[in-house]
Amino acid sequence: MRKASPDPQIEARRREPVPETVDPAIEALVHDVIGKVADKWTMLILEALHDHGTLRFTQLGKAVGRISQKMLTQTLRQMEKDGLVRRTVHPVIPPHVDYTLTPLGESLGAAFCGVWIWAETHHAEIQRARASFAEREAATSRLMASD
Amino acid sequence: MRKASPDPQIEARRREPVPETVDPAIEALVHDVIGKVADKWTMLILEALHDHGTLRFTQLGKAVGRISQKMLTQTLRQMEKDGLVRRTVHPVIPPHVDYTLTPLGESLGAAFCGVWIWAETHHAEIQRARASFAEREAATSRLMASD
DNA sequence: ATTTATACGCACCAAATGGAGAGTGTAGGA
DNA sequence: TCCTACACTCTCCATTTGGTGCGTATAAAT
Repeated sequence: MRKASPDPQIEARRREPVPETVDPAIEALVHDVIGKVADKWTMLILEALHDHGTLRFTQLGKAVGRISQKMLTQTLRQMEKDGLVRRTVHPVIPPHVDYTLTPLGESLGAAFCGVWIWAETHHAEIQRARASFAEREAATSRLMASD
Repeated sequence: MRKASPDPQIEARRREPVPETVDPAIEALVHDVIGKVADKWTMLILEALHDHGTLRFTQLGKAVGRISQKMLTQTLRQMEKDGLVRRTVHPVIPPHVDYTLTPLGESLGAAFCGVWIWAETHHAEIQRARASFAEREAATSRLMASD
């Protein structure tokens, strides 16, 4: 059942190089930014602040869901470094700290909006895709077993 | 210089609960999807396939940049499970495997488009923000030292 | 006098992530 | 006859991530 004869179409694509479209320097920068930003906690905090406007530390933690204080602090610091959030300390006792998005963070939140909407729209499809993948996998292993 | 008297505005926000806006069940689902998808390699592979259409394994690796074979395989498998990519095996020797986005993956790529554009537009701002954060940090530590 | 509330910092530990390098199977070319 | 191409898989190892629990300062409430 093995097809070992070379398909001419495939053969044609054999030594075809990777088509380049954009400047590699820009690519590197964008990849770096994506690397920093494409993090679960960053995205979730971004969403929470985008939705609620201004939140305090513990409120933010509850809004995000199951995040540890450590990760919350860590991610917020990184986001502050990147200029995405503004941290306001009110020198009262007990301490009171407010977090809010900067215009830059706000614009990123807006850019991510499409992704939230996608997730809300398509999560059912993903679940179906997973089920059918599991199905195919099971079928394959049945084939292997009867080999 | 410490202001310990309670600010009435802050006091008012003291026991204010986190404002809830959406159904927590939907939230949980979306967070789950985001958790799966908000991964550096997933986003980069998604971008590469969105740009180039169909790519083979090694081409894809080069298009993404510095990714190890292990991560490439692993991430592709996950994306296949989630129904984002279609994997086509041509039974020839040497092996030939094509990867392409499914309609679902294509729609996610479109949703992420806004984020690529954001990254391209704002990476200079991020770098400036980082510099000014470092500046402020240095100023703070100078203050601490002269304390 | 004791507790509570807040926003952390720190130390320790487990688990996940990710990279490097070697191995695999086989047809066709040097 | 040996080498190369391709798309992996596997093992070993280092780094990173993330959680838990404890400590802290201090005013107000009990």
